[in-house]
Amino acid sequence: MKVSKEQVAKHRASILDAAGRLFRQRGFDSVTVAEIMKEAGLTHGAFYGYFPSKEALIAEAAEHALIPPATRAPAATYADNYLSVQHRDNHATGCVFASLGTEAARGSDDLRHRMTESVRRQIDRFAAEAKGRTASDRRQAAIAAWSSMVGAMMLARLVDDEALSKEILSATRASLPLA
Amino acid sequence: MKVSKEQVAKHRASILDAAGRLFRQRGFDSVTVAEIMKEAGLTHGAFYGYFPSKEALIAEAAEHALIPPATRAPAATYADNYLSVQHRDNHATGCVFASLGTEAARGSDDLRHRMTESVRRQIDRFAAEAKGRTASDRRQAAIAAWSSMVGAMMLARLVDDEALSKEILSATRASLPLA
DNA sequence: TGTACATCAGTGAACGCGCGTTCACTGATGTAC
DNA sequence: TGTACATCAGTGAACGCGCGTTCACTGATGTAC
Repeated sequence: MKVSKEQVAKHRASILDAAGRLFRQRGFDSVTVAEIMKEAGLTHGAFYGYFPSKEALIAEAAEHALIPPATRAPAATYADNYLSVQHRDNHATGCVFASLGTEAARGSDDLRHRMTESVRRQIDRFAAEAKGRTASDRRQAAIAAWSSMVGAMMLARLVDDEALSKEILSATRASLPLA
Repeated sequence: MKVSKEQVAKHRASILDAAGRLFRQRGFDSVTVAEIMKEAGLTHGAFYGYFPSKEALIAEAAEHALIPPATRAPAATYADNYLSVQHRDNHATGCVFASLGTEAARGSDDLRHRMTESVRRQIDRFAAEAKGRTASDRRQAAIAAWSSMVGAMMLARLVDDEALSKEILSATRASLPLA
């Protein structure tokens, strides 16, 4: 049954949303195409009308999930939110690097390229508000800040001890070289 | 064909070594039991004489790969080696957190528990040589240091731009709160 | 020390299942007149 | 504006494949005498 052009656009967005959520919750490999389509309210057969392969969806869904929120909060506020228990417990809508980073490093060139651009944007953004006398010092601080945030969130989620997990988040927050 | 007790011990070690290498190179999901056994010089049928399931192997292989090297280098030297291009390019024998961290966070309780203990050991080790006046300051610095190292290695491997990758490693190294 | 036999590690074919992907078909959309 | 028809998004059965796992069998090990 054919469907209107607006519906097609909505369906595409639903697929990307569902994929973004499911991938971040359970990883690229253990989420199936059928599951994503069901979550998007369609059947699996329709998938190949939207994307040429699961691999292509992975790259697009990651990009979709990477798009920075419109709210341009100060870096310090961003860091508070990032290193929060809420973010830690909310994989589905959280940072793609913290939920899929090690898998993405083995992903397609396309996926890696899109994530690289996001790393660049994040570094540039932090550099504007990082500690340091010279621009190069601030850039260095921005890179260090982003590395620790991503690493800390990954470790906080991995660890099976709530106290240690919280300690990782707060110690990292306190050490961040952000103004 | 039966095999001597020493051979059994050697085979078990070979399986764990092969699994540790392959998992770090390609991830838990995309490495098959048959592939690991072949790499260990056996056929896949023998696997279940050694481990009850692939999941159990994952936990044991990770633990095996986590065992700290006998050389107790100073933290600063450890950091130099960790944040090197050699480590970045050598997934097979490198840090388990940097290669499998995000997948491990979704792994079995057993796996997560063993990795948690490793995080604790790493923090304790760094705390002895971290910057800070009080013990609590040093512990905070140790946590921040370990988070940035893991995060930086993950990002350095993910990024598809050699210059940016090296910059992530060196900027993180320079910012480490280690004495 | 030598021999007979029970044990059991390893082999490789086979099983069952779930996955990504394909395809013939359906029926609503939207265009041509 | 109304009608006939071509288009094409979506359905669901089916395909082929590779995976984790099982199992009957093999033959070297190592023990009992």
